[in-house]
Amino acid sequence: MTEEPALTRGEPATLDDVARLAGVSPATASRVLGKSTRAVRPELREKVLDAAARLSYTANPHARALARSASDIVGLLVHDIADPYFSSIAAGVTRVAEEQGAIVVLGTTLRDPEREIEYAATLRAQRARAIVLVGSRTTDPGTTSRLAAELTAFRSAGGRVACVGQDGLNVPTVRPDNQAGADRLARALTGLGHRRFAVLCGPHDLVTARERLDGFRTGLAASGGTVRDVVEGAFTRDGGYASALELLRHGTDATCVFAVNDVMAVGAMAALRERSVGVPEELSVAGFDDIATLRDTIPALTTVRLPLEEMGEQAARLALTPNPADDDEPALLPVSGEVILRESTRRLV
Amino acid sequence: MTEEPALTRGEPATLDDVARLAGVSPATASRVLGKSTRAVRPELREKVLDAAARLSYTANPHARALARSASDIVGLLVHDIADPYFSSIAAGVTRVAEEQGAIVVLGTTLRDPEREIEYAATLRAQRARAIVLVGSRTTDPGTTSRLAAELTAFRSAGGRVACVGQDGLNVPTVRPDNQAGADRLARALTGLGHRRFAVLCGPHDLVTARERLDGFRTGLAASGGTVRDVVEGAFTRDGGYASALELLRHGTDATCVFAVNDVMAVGAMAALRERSVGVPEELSVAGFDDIATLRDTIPALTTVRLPLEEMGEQAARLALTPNPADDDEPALLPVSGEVILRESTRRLV
DNA sequence: ACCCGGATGGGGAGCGCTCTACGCCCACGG
DNA sequence: CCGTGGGCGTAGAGCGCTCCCCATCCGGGT
Repeated sequence: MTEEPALTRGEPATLDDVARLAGVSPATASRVLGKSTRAVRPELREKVLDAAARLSYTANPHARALARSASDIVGLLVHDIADPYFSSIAAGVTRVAEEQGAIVVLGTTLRDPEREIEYAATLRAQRARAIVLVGSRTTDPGTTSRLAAELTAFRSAGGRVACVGQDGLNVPTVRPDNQAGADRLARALTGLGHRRFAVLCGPHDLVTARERLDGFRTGLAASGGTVRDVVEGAFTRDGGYASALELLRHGTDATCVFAVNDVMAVGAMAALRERSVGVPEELSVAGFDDIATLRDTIPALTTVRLPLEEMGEQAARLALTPNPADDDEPALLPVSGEVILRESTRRLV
Repeated sequence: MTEEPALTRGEPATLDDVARLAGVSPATASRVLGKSTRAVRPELREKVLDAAARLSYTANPHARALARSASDIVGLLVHDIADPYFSSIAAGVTRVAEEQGAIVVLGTTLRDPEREIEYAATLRAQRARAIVLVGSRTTDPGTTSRLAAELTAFRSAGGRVACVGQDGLNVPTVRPDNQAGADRLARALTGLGHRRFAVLCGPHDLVTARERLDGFRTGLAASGGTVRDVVEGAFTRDGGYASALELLRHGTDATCVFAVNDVMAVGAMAALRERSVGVPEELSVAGFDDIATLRDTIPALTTVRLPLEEMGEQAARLALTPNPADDDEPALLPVSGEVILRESTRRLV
């Protein structure tokens, strides 16, 4: 009895095994089991399906990828998976990817554009189906254009790309409206009576950081506020912490500090607490993003809410759903942020 | 001039292209570019390297995986990537994986053992190099044994597995000592003067949750404390929130509540705050894990610190570093938790 | 001078799957 | 009754890479 070799061989069954068991040619088996368009007579189809089940056949994805020169891999590139901002978006991306039968390859760039480019190249070599790029672009034209070139190569090989953050890469993008959000936040804060502000603005070469600062300034200009201090720093919790300390060291007459993202704001609040600066009594604090962990921060942080997980889902859909129009004019899904006033910003009398 | 077809063909260069350009056989090129042990004369080696560089050759990983029936993929299976516990561990795993030249495939199980098994099967089909399983096992013998069977199949096909959580899967494991940690926490809390406790214990079928409850009970027994209430609930922030509300609803004479993990504790504190129950004045709260976001929780949460990121790194190393001994007796890296008393637990007079 | 073995290069057979040809069979029209 | 075309099965050529096996070349031992 060598009819079912795969059952005893120990090794996983191959398509040939299935075909043999079903008494058809490998080609027919492939048509039934693979995503072919050609019809197979129901009777044979049954036989093949049955054989596959009996051998608990699973196609070898590498063989498939090689033969079709296309895989089910979708690359997810984030700066730092431990950052709640990215992990929420990642959750959205993985959900959709899994729904669509894609395999998520996670790449961590550690905020290094070079690594981002390398990953893109790796993903191209993998014949990945799509790449989802999460996180702010930088203003460095050199790396940006090299990344763009790499992505172009990837796309011309049939891959798809989506980005959550800024456009400028000429790919479909889920784009939070940082300017408008920060603008509205500024107006809301002046509405509370604040006039003098400090901004913890992150690194100067991060587009997101810049946009938020710009928008904030615009909003203030329109509503009678001014930025008294701007302190640069890392785009992280510790960056916010350090920036706040520096602000304190130099002294400021601001009544409210705006950190361009929530993790920074949270870090800043920690610094203020350490220095016994009451929030919001002595100094109000506002952030941006509304990361999930904010629910448990005290005082509750005023921020601009972005639907992070949903943004991840949308990006995944952009990347996974073919849309011919993208070749001419890449899709742009604007996401607007909602200002949420909470306890970290007080009303000035 | 057809000497460098790949440069103009648009398609990525193949090994044959490189070999042709270098004027050697594909076999030789493979030996230089792949991880072969066979020596190649320096002169030829140079030529090949040069040709590869000129064509910016990158090997097709699928072809490689097919030919060697082994890939560089390492699967990372977590319950929920947006949960800080998992995202910290994931950060550790990805760091090491990237160091070792592996590609991380992220799988989200949504706490469903079935999905975990499915993923393992997929990874086996992928000829993954390793699987890192993160998160508590359940006590369900059915799914556990099916998962174990799948993993055995995976390993006998040459794959490696590591787990962070409990053993019982018979694979190398990074094992936080939940019992001892909870035991010590219990003693520390009785040391503060507490005698009556409530425990938000998570789902009854989660091994981690059980171990912590057990350890806590043991510690109390040895130090004169008692558990007055136990409330089951989801192992999440919202589960903690709901559990705390239920505790309040039923009423309790406990002076301290222990939530078996930090996210639950944080949720519980939110519930208490909403119900105006002062922490720690009216009720003390303790958690377990010391997730990163705890730094910014107020009051600072008493907990048992686990070096999460490091645990991820260790697990990745267990999975990626060949260790023949594992076949007989899988490695077991115990991780002990350090009790950290913070402001959420007060000293009783 | 001859044989032997180590060091290296090349040939070519797969790895498991897809897909293009091509062939067979049958219904149908003229 | 033969020609014709559509439906459906099979043969077989790759996809790009690895690796077994054989051929070649040398230097040294006897």
